Amino acid sequence: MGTRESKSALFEAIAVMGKAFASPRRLELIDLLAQGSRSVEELARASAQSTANASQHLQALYASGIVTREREGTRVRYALAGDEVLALWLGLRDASAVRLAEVERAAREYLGQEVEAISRKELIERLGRDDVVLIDVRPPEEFAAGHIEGARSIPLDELDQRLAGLPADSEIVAYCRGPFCAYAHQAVRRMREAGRTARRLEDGWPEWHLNDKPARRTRAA
Amino acid sequence: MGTRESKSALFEAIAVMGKAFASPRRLELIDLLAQGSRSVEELARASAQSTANASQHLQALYASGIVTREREGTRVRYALAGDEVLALWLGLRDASAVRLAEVERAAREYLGQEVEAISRKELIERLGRDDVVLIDVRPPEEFAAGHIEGARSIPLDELDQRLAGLPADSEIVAYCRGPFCAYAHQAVRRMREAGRTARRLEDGWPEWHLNDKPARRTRAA
DNA sequence: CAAGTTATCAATAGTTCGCTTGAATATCAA
DNA sequence: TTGATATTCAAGCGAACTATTGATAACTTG
Repeated sequence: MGTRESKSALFEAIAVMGKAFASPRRLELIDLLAQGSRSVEELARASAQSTANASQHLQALYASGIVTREREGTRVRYALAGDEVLALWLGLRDASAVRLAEVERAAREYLGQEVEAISRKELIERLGRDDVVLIDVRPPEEFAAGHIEGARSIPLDELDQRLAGLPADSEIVAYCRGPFCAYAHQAVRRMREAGRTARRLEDGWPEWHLNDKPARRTRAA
Repeated sequence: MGTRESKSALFEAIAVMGKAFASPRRLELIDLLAQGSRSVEELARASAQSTANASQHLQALYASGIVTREREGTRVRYALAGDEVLALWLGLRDASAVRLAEVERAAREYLGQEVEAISRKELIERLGRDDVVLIDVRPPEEFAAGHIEGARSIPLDELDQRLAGLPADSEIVAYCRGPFCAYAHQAVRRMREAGRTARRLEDGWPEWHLNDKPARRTRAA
Protein backbone atom coordinates (compact mmCIF):
# COMPACT_ATOMS: atom_id res chain seq x y z
CA MET A 1 0.00 0.00 0.00
CA GLY A 2 0.92 3.66 0.00
CA THR A 3 2.06 3.87 -3.59
CA ARG A 4 2.77 7.54 -3.18
CA GLU A 5 4.75 6.98 -0.04
CA SER A 6 6.92 4.27 -1.46
CA LYS A 7 7.55 6.25 -4.58
CA SER A 8 8.90 9.18 -2.61
CA ALA A 9 10.84 6.75 -0.44
CA LEU A 10 12.57 5.63 -3.60
CA PHE A 11 13.58 9.13 -4.62
CA GLU A 12 14.67 9.87 -1.08
CA ALA A 13 16.92 6.86 -1.11
CA ILE A 14 18.47 7.84 -4.42
CA ALA A 15 18.99 11.38 -3.16
CA VAL A 16 21.18 9.95 -0.41
CA MET A 17 23.75 9.20 -3.08
CA GLY A 18 23.03 12.46 -4.86
CA LYS A 19 23.89 14.45 -1.78
CA ALA A 20 27.39 13.06 -1.92
CA PHE A 21 28.04 15.18 -5.00
CA ALA A 22 26.69 18.39 -3.49
CA SER A 23 29.81 19.56 -1.67
CA PRO A 24 33.04 20.87 -3.21
CA ARG A 25 35.13 19.31 -0.48
CA ARG A 26 33.63 15.92 -1.09
CA LEU A 27 34.11 16.28 -4.83
CA GLU A 28 37.76 16.97 -4.25
CA LEU A 29 38.04 13.83 -2.17
CA ILE A 30 36.28 11.82 -4.87
CA ASP A 31 38.63 13.26 -7.45
CA LEU A 32 41.62 12.17 -5.41
CA LEU A 33 40.15 8.72 -4.85
CA ALA A 34 39.72 8.38 -8.60
CA GLN A 35 43.52 8.11 -8.71
CA GLY A 36 43.58 5.24 -6.26
CA SER A 37 42.79 4.36 -2.66
CA ARG A 38 44.18 6.49 0.15
CA SER A 39 44.17 6.89 3.91
CA VAL A 40 42.25 9.64 5.66
CA GLU A 41 45.35 11.57 6.51
CA GLU A 42 46.73 11.46 2.98
CA LEU A 43 43.41 12.62 1.62
CA ALA A 44 43.18 15.41 4.17
CA ARG A 45 46.66 16.60 3.30
CA ALA A 46 46.16 16.40 -0.44
CA SER A 47 42.94 18.37 -0.23
CA ALA A 48 44.18 20.86 2.33
CA GLN A 49 41.58 20.27 4.99
CA SER A 50 41.72 19.13 8.58
CA THR A 51 41.80 15.42 9.27
CA ALA A 52 38.61 15.62 11.29
CA ASN A 53 36.81 17.36 8.48
CA ALA A 54 38.05 14.95 5.85
CA SER A 55 37.05 12.07 8.08
CA GLN A 56 33.53 13.44 8.37
CA HIS A 57 33.17 13.85 4.65
CA LEU A 58 34.57 10.41 4.02
CA GLN A 59 32.05 8.95 6.40
CA ALA A 60 29.32 10.77 4.53
CA LEU A 61 30.64 9.33 1.28
CA TYR A 62 30.69 5.90 2.84
CA ALA A 63 27.10 6.23 3.99
CA SER A 64 26.04 7.25 0.50
CA GLY A 65 27.67 4.25 -1.13
CA ILE A 66 30.32 6.21 -2.99
CA VAL A 67 33.34 4.73 -1.27
CA THR A 68 34.42 1.60 0.54
CA ARG A 69 36.79 1.51 3.49
CA GLU A 70 39.09 -0.95 5.08
CA ARG A 71 41.06 -0.81 8.25
CA GLU A 72 44.81 -1.31 7.80
CA GLY A 73 46.41 -1.36 11.21
CA THR A 74 46.27 2.10 12.57
CA ARG A 75 44.92 3.68 9.43
CA VAL A 76 41.78 3.41 7.33
CA ARG A 77 42.02 3.15 3.60
CA TYR A 78 39.19 4.58 1.52
CA ALA A 79 38.54 3.74 -2.13
CA LEU A 80 35.89 4.46 -4.74
CA ALA A 81 33.18 1.84 -4.51
CA GLY A 82 33.28 0.84 -8.17
CA ASP A 83 33.52 1.86 -11.77
CA GLU A 84 29.90 3.03 -11.90
CA VAL A 85 30.82 5.56 -9.26
CA LEU A 86 33.92 6.65 -11.14
CA ALA A 87 31.87 7.01 -14.31
CA LEU A 88 29.34 9.04 -12.40
CA TRP A 89 31.97 11.46 -11.15
CA LEU A 90 33.56 11.86 -14.56
CA GLY A 91 30.13 12.34 -16.06
CA LEU A 92 29.25 15.05 -13.60
CA ARG A 93 32.54 16.78 -14.15
CA ASP A 94 32.19 16.73 -17.93
CA ALA A 95 28.51 17.63 -17.96
CA SER A 96 29.16 20.57 -15.69
CA ALA A 97 31.93 21.75 -17.98
CA VAL A 98 29.54 21.63 -20.91
CA ARG A 99 26.55 23.22 -19.21
CA LEU A 100 28.03 25.68 -16.75
CA ALA A 101 30.12 28.48 -18.13
CA GLU A 102 31.57 29.07 -14.69
CA VAL A 103 33.15 25.60 -14.65
CA GLU A 104 34.79 26.22 -17.99
CA ARG A 105 36.03 29.58 -16.81
CA ALA A 106 37.40 28.23 -13.53
CA ALA A 107 39.10 25.39 -15.36
CA ARG A 108 40.77 27.72 -17.81
CA GLU A 109 41.98 29.94 -15.04
CA TYR A 110 43.30 27.03 -13.04
CA LEU A 111 45.02 25.31 -15.93
CA GLY A 112 46.66 28.44 -17.30
CA GLN A 113 47.89 28.69 -20.86
CA GLU A 114 46.35 25.90 -22.92
CA VAL A 115 48.79 23.36 -24.34
CA GLU A 116 48.31 21.08 -27.29
CA ALA A 117 46.69 17.73 -26.54
CA ILE A 118 46.90 14.31 -28.14
CA SER A 119 43.91 12.00 -28.34
CA ARG A 120 43.72 8.65 -26.72
CA LYS A 121 43.43 7.03 -30.09
CA GLU A 122 46.49 8.67 -31.57
CA LEU A 123 48.50 7.86 -28.46
CA ILE A 124 47.63 4.17 -28.72
CA GLU A 125 48.73 4.12 -32.34
CA ARG A 126 52.00 5.83 -31.67
CA LEU A 127 52.75 3.76 -28.60
CA GLY A 128 52.35 0.73 -30.86
CA ARG A 129 54.96 2.14 -33.22
CA ASP A 130 57.24 3.03 -30.30
CA ASP A 131 57.13 6.52 -31.64
CA VAL A 132 56.60 8.44 -28.44
CA VAL A 133 57.69 8.54 -24.82
CA LEU A 134 54.84 8.55 -22.32
CA ILE A 135 55.40 10.03 -18.90
CA ASP A 136 53.15 10.05 -15.84
CA VAL A 137 53.70 13.28 -13.96
CA ARG A 138 51.50 12.52 -10.96
CA PRO A 139 52.93 11.89 -7.48
CA PRO A 140 54.63 8.49 -7.24
CA GLU A 141 51.95 6.95 -4.98
CA GLU A 142 49.37 7.53 -7.65
CA PHE A 143 51.57 5.98 -10.30
CA ALA A 144 52.05 3.00 -8.01
CA ALA A 145 48.30 2.64 -7.56
CA GLY A 146 47.78 2.30 -11.29
CA HIS A 147 49.07 3.81 -14.53
CA ILE A 148 48.96 3.53 -18.28
CA GLU A 149 50.91 0.56 -19.53
CA GLY A 150 54.25 1.68 -20.89
CA ALA A 151 54.37 4.98 -19.01
CA ARG A 152 57.37 6.12 -16.98
CA SER A 153 56.83 7.80 -13.67
CA ILE A 154 58.31 11.28 -13.65
CA PRO A 155 56.63 13.31 -10.91
CA LEU A 156 56.36 16.96 -11.79
CA ASP A 157 58.80 17.91 -8.99
CA GLU A 158 61.51 15.85 -10.57
CA LEU A 159 60.87 16.75 -14.17
CA ASP A 160 63.65 19.30 -14.50
CA GLN A 161 66.35 16.97 -13.20
CA ARG A 162 65.13 13.96 -15.09
CA LEU A 163 64.42 15.57 -18.41
CA ALA A 164 67.96 14.95 -19.56
CA GLY A 165 67.37 11.22 -19.21
CA LEU A 166 64.61 11.26 -21.82
CA PRO A 167 65.46 10.74 -25.50
CA ALA A 168 65.96 14.08 -27.22
CA ASP A 169 64.56 13.03 -30.57
CA SER A 170 61.20 11.58 -29.55
CA GLU A 171 58.04 13.43 -28.84
CA ILE A 172 57.07 13.30 -25.18
CA VAL A 173 53.47 12.90 -23.99
CA ALA A 174 52.58 13.74 -20.42
CA TYR A 175 49.43 12.78 -18.54
CA CYS A 176 48.17 13.25 -15.02
CA ARG A 177 44.89 13.04 -13.12
CA GLY A 178 42.61 14.18 -15.89
CA PRO A 179 41.69 17.04 -18.16
CA PHE A 180 41.22 19.41 -15.22
CA CYS A 181 44.52 18.57 -13.56
CA ALA A 182 47.26 21.12 -14.02
CA TYR A 183 50.28 18.80 -13.78
CA ALA A 184 50.42 17.75 -17.41
CA HIS A 185 49.90 21.30 -18.58
CA GLN A 186 52.78 22.49 -16.46
CA ALA A 187 54.98 19.61 -17.53
CA VAL A 188 54.41 20.29 -21.21
CA ARG A 189 55.04 24.00 -20.81
CA ARG A 190 58.33 23.33 -19.06
CA MET A 191 59.46 20.77 -21.59
CA ARG A 192 58.69 23.10 -24.47
CA GLU A 193 60.66 25.85 -22.79
CA ALA A 194 63.50 23.35 -22.62
CA GLY A 195 63.24 22.86 -26.36
CA ARG A 196 61.49 19.50 -26.36
CA THR A 197 58.58 18.39 -28.49
CA ALA A 198 55.81 17.66 -26.03
CA ARG A 199 52.05 17.37 -25.78
CA ARG A 200 49.63 16.36 -23.07
CA LEU A 201 47.20 13.46 -23.25
CA GLU A 202 43.67 14.82 -23.46
CA ASP A 203 42.55 12.63 -20.57
CA GLY A 204 44.12 11.27 -17.42
CA TRP A 205 44.52 7.95 -15.73
CA PRO A 206 40.94 7.50 -14.49
CA GLU A 207 39.45 8.00 -17.95
CA TRP A 208 42.01 5.68 -19.50
CA HIS A 209 41.35 3.02 -16.94
CA LEU A 210 37.58 3.27 -17.30
CA ASN A 211 37.58 3.15 -21.09
CA ASP A 212 39.98 0.26 -21.07
CA LYS A 213 37.45 -2.09 -19.57
CA PRO A 214 36.56 -5.13 -21.70
CA ALA A 215 32.78 -5.31 -21.21
CA ARG A 216 31.30 -1.88 -20.77
CA ARG A 217 28.26 -1.04 -18.68
CA THR A 218 24.99 -2.68 -19.59
CA ARG A 219 22.92 0.35 -18.87
CA ALA A 220 23.57 4.09 -18.93
CA ALA A 221 26.49 6.05 -17.49
CA MET B 1 47.95 33.23 -9.29
CA GLY B 2 46.17 31.64 -6.36
CA THR B 3 46.43 28.08 -7.55
CA ARG B 4 44.73 26.84 -4.44
CA GLU B 5 41.95 29.35 -4.76
CA SER B 6 41.21 28.58 -8.37
CA LYS B 7 41.29 24.88 -7.72
CA SER B 8 38.64 25.16 -5.07
CA ALA B 9 36.72 27.53 -7.32
CA LEU B 10 36.62 24.73 -9.85
CA PHE B 11 35.20 22.20 -7.41
CA GLU B 12 32.72 24.76 -6.15
CA ALA B 13 31.51 25.33 -9.66
CA ILE B 14 31.09 21.62 -10.31
CA ALA B 15 29.25 21.22 -7.02
CA VAL B 16 26.64 23.65 -8.30
CA MET B 17 25.53 20.93 -10.67
CA GLY B 18 26.02 18.25 -8.02
CA LYS B 19 23.58 19.99 -5.70
CA ALA B 20 20.86 19.51 -8.28
CA PHE B 21 20.85 15.80 -7.48
CA ALA B 22 20.68 16.25 -3.72
CA SER B 23 16.93 16.62 -3.32
CA PRO B 24 14.29 13.90 -3.79
CA ARG B 25 11.80 16.39 -5.20
CA ARG B 26 14.25 17.55 -7.80
CA LEU B 27 15.10 13.98 -8.72
CA GLU B 28 11.44 13.29 -9.30
CA LEU B 29 11.24 16.30 -11.61
CA ILE B 30 14.31 15.14 -13.48
CA ASP B 31 12.81 11.68 -13.82
CA LEU B 32 9.66 13.17 -15.31
CA LEU B 33 11.65 15.38 -17.65
CA ALA B 34 13.50 12.30 -18.87
CA GLN B 35 10.22 11.36 -20.55
CA GLY B 36 9.99 14.64 -22.39
CA SER B 37 9.59 18.35 -21.86
CA ARG B 38 6.78 19.68 -19.70
CA SER B 39 5.32 22.85 -18.27
CA VAL B 40 5.68 23.81 -14.62
CA GLU B 41 2.11 23.03 -13.83
CA GLU B 42 2.19 19.61 -15.45
CA LEU B 43 5.36 18.78 -13.59
CA ALA B 44 3.92 19.99 -10.33
CA ARG B 45 0.82 17.89 -10.79
CA ALA B 46 2.68 14.78 -11.85
CA SER B 47 4.98 14.99 -8.87
CA ALA B 48 2.27 15.99 -6.38
CA GLN B 49 3.78 19.22 -5.19
CA SER B 50 2.63 22.81 -5.24
CA THR B 51 3.25 24.85 -8.35
CA ALA B 52 5.31 27.34 -6.40
CA ASN B 53 7.52 24.64 -5.00
CA ALA B 54 8.00 22.93 -8.34
CA SER B 55 8.83 26.29 -9.86
CA GLN B 56 11.50 26.91 -7.26
CA HIS B 57 13.09 23.53 -7.83
CA LEU B 58 12.95 23.99 -11.57
CA GLN B 59 14.70 27.29 -11.25
CA ALA B 60 17.36 25.62 -9.15
CA LEU B 61 17.74 22.97 -11.85
CA TYR B 62 18.00 25.69 -14.45
CA ALA B 63 20.70 27.47 -12.50
CA SER B 64 22.67 24.26 -12.21
CA GLY B 65 22.58 23.59 -15.93
CA ILE B 66 20.38 20.49 -15.71
CA VAL B 67 17.44 21.84 -17.65
CA THR B 68 16.61 24.40 -20.29
CA ARG B 69 13.42 26.44 -20.42
CA GLU B 70 11.40 28.24 -22.96
CA ARG B 71 8.43 30.49 -22.65
CA GLU B 72 5.37 29.33 -24.61
CA GLY B 73 2.72 31.94 -24.25
CA THR B 74 1.44 31.81 -20.75
CA ARG B 75 3.41 28.75 -19.77
CA VAL B 76 7.07 27.82 -19.46
CA ARG B 77 8.29 24.57 -20.87
CA TYR B 78 11.23 22.89 -19.15
CA ALA B 79 13.36 20.15 -20.68
CA LEU B 80 16.50 18.22 -19.81
CA ALA B 81 19.51 20.12 -21.06
CA GLY B 82 21.02 17.26 -23.01
CA ASP B 83 21.87 13.61 -23.23
CA GLU B 84 24.84 13.96 -20.89
CA VAL B 85 22.41 15.08 -18.25
CA LEU B 86 20.06 12.21 -18.96
CA ALA B 87 22.96 9.78 -18.79
CA LEU B 88 24.00 11.31 -15.50
CA TRP B 89 20.59 10.82 -13.97
CA LEU B 90 20.32 7.23 -15.19
CA GLY B 91 23.82 6.59 -13.92
CA LEU B 92 23.01 7.95 -10.50
CA ARG B 93 19.82 5.95 -10.34
CA ASP B 94 21.54 2.74 -11.32
CA ALA B 95 24.61 3.28 -9.17
CA SER B 96 22.45 3.98 -6.16
CA ALA B 97 20.51 0.79 -6.79
CA VAL B 98 23.76 -1.16 -6.85
CA ARG B 99 25.41 0.48 -3.85
CA LEU B 100 22.55 1.34 -1.53
CA ALA B 101 20.48 -1.52 -0.22
CA GLU B 102 17.77 0.94 0.74
CA VAL B 103 17.21 1.91 -2.89
CA GLU B 104 16.81 -1.70 -3.91
CA ARG B 105 14.42 -2.28 -1.06
CA ALA B 106 12.34 0.80 -1.81
CA ALA B 107 12.21 -0.13 -5.49
CA ARG B 108 11.03 -3.65 -4.72
CA GLU B 109 8.34 -2.36 -2.43
CA TYR B 110 7.17 0.21 -4.92
CA LEU B 111 7.14 -2.12 -7.90
CA GLY B 112 5.38 -4.96 -6.13
CA GLN B 113 5.52 -8.54 -7.36
CA GLU B 114 8.35 -8.88 -9.86
CA VAL B 115 7.32 -9.74 -13.42
CA GLU B 116 9.40 -11.37 -16.12
CA ALA B 117 11.44 -8.99 -18.27
CA ILE B 118 12.69 -9.13 -21.84
CA SER B 119 16.03 -7.64 -22.82
CA ARG B 120 16.47 -4.84 -25.27
CA LYS B 121 18.37 -7.14 -27.56
CA GLU B 122 15.76 -9.85 -27.66
CA LEU B 123 13.04 -7.28 -28.24
CA ILE B 124 14.86 -5.86 -31.25
CA GLU B 125 15.21 -9.33 -32.73
CA ARG B 126 11.59 -10.20 -32.25
CA LEU B 127 10.35 -6.87 -33.48
CA GLY B 128 12.30 -7.60 -36.64
CA ARG B 129 10.47 -10.89 -37.03
CA ASP B 130 7.14 -9.22 -36.26
CA ASP B 131 6.80 -11.74 -33.53
CA VAL B 132 5.63 -9.53 -30.72
CA VAL B 133 3.31 -6.61 -29.97
CA LEU B 134 4.95 -3.70 -28.20
CA ILE B 135 2.81 -1.37 -26.12
CA ASP B 136 3.72 1.88 -24.42
CA VAL B 137 1.70 2.15 -21.21
CA ARG B 138 2.75 5.66 -20.24
CA PRO B 139 0.38 8.64 -20.32
CA PRO B 140 -0.35 9.74 -23.88
CA GLU B 141 1.61 13.02 -23.62
CA GLU B 142 4.74 11.07 -22.92
CA PHE B 143 4.16 8.78 -25.85
CA ALA B 144 3.64 11.85 -28.00
CA ALA B 145 6.93 13.33 -26.81
CA GLY B 146 8.85 10.27 -27.97
CA HIS B 147 8.48 6.49 -28.03
CA ILE B 148 10.02 3.31 -29.31
CA GLU B 149 9.49 2.87 -33.01
CA GLY B 150 6.72 0.39 -33.64
CA ALA B 151 5.09 0.73 -30.25
CA ARG B 152 1.36 1.33 -29.77
CA SER B 153 0.21 3.77 -27.14
CA ILE B 154 -2.03 2.08 -24.59
CA PRO B 155 -2.05 4.12 -21.40
CA LEU B 156 -2.42 1.98 -18.32
CA ASP B 157 -5.85 3.47 -17.59
CA GLU B 158 -7.19 2.20 -20.85
CA LEU B 159 -5.53 -1.17 -20.85
CA ASP B 160 -8.55 -3.15 -19.72
CA GLN B 161 -10.85 -1.77 -22.40
CA ARG B 162 -8.30 -1.96 -25.16
CA LEU B 163 -6.85 -5.35 -24.40
CA ALA B 164 -9.44 -7.01 -26.61
CA GLY B 165 -8.07 -5.09 -29.57
CA LEU B 166 -4.68 -6.75 -29.27
CA PRO B 167 -3.97 -10.02 -31.09
CA ALA B 168 -4.62 -12.97 -28.81
CA ASP B 169 -1.89 -15.19 -30.19
CA SER B 170 1.12 -12.86 -29.94
CA GLU B 171 3.21 -12.17 -26.93
CA ILE B 172 2.78 -8.63 -25.65
CA VAL B 173 5.67 -6.54 -24.33
CA ALA B 174 4.95 -3.46 -22.23
CA TYR B 175 7.32 -0.66 -21.39
CA CYS B 176 7.06 2.60 -19.50
CA ARG B 177 9.34 5.19 -17.93
CA GLY B 178 12.12 2.89 -16.86
CA PRO B 179 13.04 -0.03 -14.63
CA PHE B 180 11.78 1.78 -11.53
CA CYS B 181 8.44 2.74 -13.01
CA ALA B 182 5.49 0.65 -11.91
CA TYR B 183 3.30 1.01 -15.00
CA ALA B 184 4.77 -1.83 -17.03
CA HIS B 185 4.75 -4.11 -14.01
CA GLN B 186 1.09 -3.43 -13.44
CA ALA B 187 0.24 -3.80 -17.09
CA VAL B 188 1.93 -7.19 -17.33
CA ARG B 189 0.27 -8.43 -14.17
CA ARG B 190 -3.14 -7.45 -15.47
CA MET B 191 -2.57 -8.96 -18.88
CA ARG B 192 -1.45 -12.23 -17.37
CA GLU B 193 -4.51 -12.31 -15.18
CA ALA B 194 -6.49 -11.90 -18.39
CA GLY B 195 -4.77 -14.96 -19.79
CA ARG B 196 -2.34 -13.22 -22.11
CA THR B 197 1.31 -13.94 -22.65
CA ALA B 198 3.10 -10.77 -21.56
CA ARG B 199 6.44 -9.50 -20.36
CA ARG B 200 7.88 -6.10 -19.58
CA LEU B 201 10.87 -4.52 -21.30
CA GLU B 202 13.76 -4.35 -18.84
CA ASP B 203 14.28 -0.65 -19.53
CA GLY B 204 12.07 2.26 -20.44
CA TRP B 205 11.93 4.95 -23.04
CA PRO B 206 14.80 7.13 -21.77
CA GLU B 207 17.27 4.25 -21.75
CA TRP B 208 16.14 3.13 -25.19
CA HIS B 209 16.48 6.60 -26.57
CA LEU B 210 19.91 7.13 -25.06
CA ASN B 211 21.33 3.81 -26.22
CA ASP B 212 19.92 4.33 -29.66
CA LYS B 213 22.24 7.20 -30.40
CA PRO B 214 24.65 6.69 -33.31
CA ALA B 215 27.89 8.04 -31.84
CA ARG B 216 28.05 7.50 -28.11
CA ARG B 217 29.88 9.66 -25.60
CA THR B 218 33.52 10.50 -26.21
CA ARG B 219 34.37 10.48 -22.57
CA ALA B 220 32.84 8.84 -19.53
CA ALA B 221 29.21 8.66 -18.42
C1' DC C 1 -8.63 46.62 -21.21
C1' DA C 2 -10.61 43.20 -17.97
C1' DA C 3 -10.54 38.47 -16.53
C1' DG C 4 -8.31 34.26 -16.12
C1' DT C 5 -4.30 31.29 -16.28
C1' DT C 6 0.42 30.24 -15.41
C1' DA C 7 4.61 31.15 -13.33
C1' DT C 8 7.55 33.60 -10.23
C1' DC C 9 8.69 36.32 -6.18
C1' DA C 10 9.14 37.39 -1.17
C1' DA C 11 9.08 36.37 3.53
C1' DT C 12 9.12 32.97 7.08
C1' DA C 13 10.07 29.05 9.99
C1' DG C 14 11.94 24.67 10.66
C1' DT C 15 15.63 21.74 9.36
C1' DT C 16 19.87 20.19 7.76
C1' DC C 17 24.65 21.07 6.54
C1' DG C 18 29.53 22.29 7.18
C1' DC C 19 33.40 23.60 9.64
C1' DT C 20 35.86 24.12 14.05
C1' DT C 21 37.57 22.58 18.37
C1' DG C 22 38.81 19.41 21.80
C1' DA C 23 38.20 14.89 23.66
C1' DA C 24 37.95 9.88 23.03
C1' DT C 25 39.16 5.47 20.78
C1' DA C 26 41.85 2.02 18.24
C1' DT C 27 46.03 0.02 16.81
C1' DC C 28 50.87 -0.73 16.86
C1' DA C 29 55.45 -0.75 18.68
C1' DA C 30 58.57 -0.56 22.36
C1' DT D 1 51.68 -0.97 29.87
C1' DT D 2 53.03 3.15 27.88
C1' DG D 3 53.55 6.21 24.18
C1' DA D 4 52.68 7.52 19.54
C1' DT D 5 49.89 7.81 15.54
C1' DA D 6 45.59 7.69 12.97
C1' DT D 7 40.83 8.11 13.05
C1' DT D 8 36.45 9.06 14.91
C1' DC D 9 33.19 11.24 18.06
C1' DA D 10 30.58 15.09 20.20
C1' DA D 11 29.07 19.65 20.74
C1' DG D 12 28.21 24.13 18.96
C1' DC D 13 27.20 27.78 15.81
C1' DG D 14 26.42 30.15 11.62
C1' DA D 15 25.04 29.38 6.88
C1' DA D 16 22.33 27.22 3.49
C1' DC D 17 18.31 24.57 2.20
C1' DT D 18 13.19 23.36 1.87
C1' DA D 19 8.35 23.84 1.98
C1' DT D 20 4.53 26.99 2.78
C1' DT D 21 1.87 30.93 2.15
C1' DG D 22 0.16 34.85 -0.09
C1' DA D 23 1.24 38.47 -3.27
C1' DT D 24 2.85 39.83 -7.88
C1' DA D 25 4.00 39.63 -12.77
C1' DA D 26 3.45 37.88 -17.64
C1' DC D 27 0.66 36.52 -21.05
C1' DT D 28 -3.74 35.17 -23.59
C1' DT D 29 -8.42 35.58 -24.62
C1' DG D 30 -12.78 37.76 -24.90
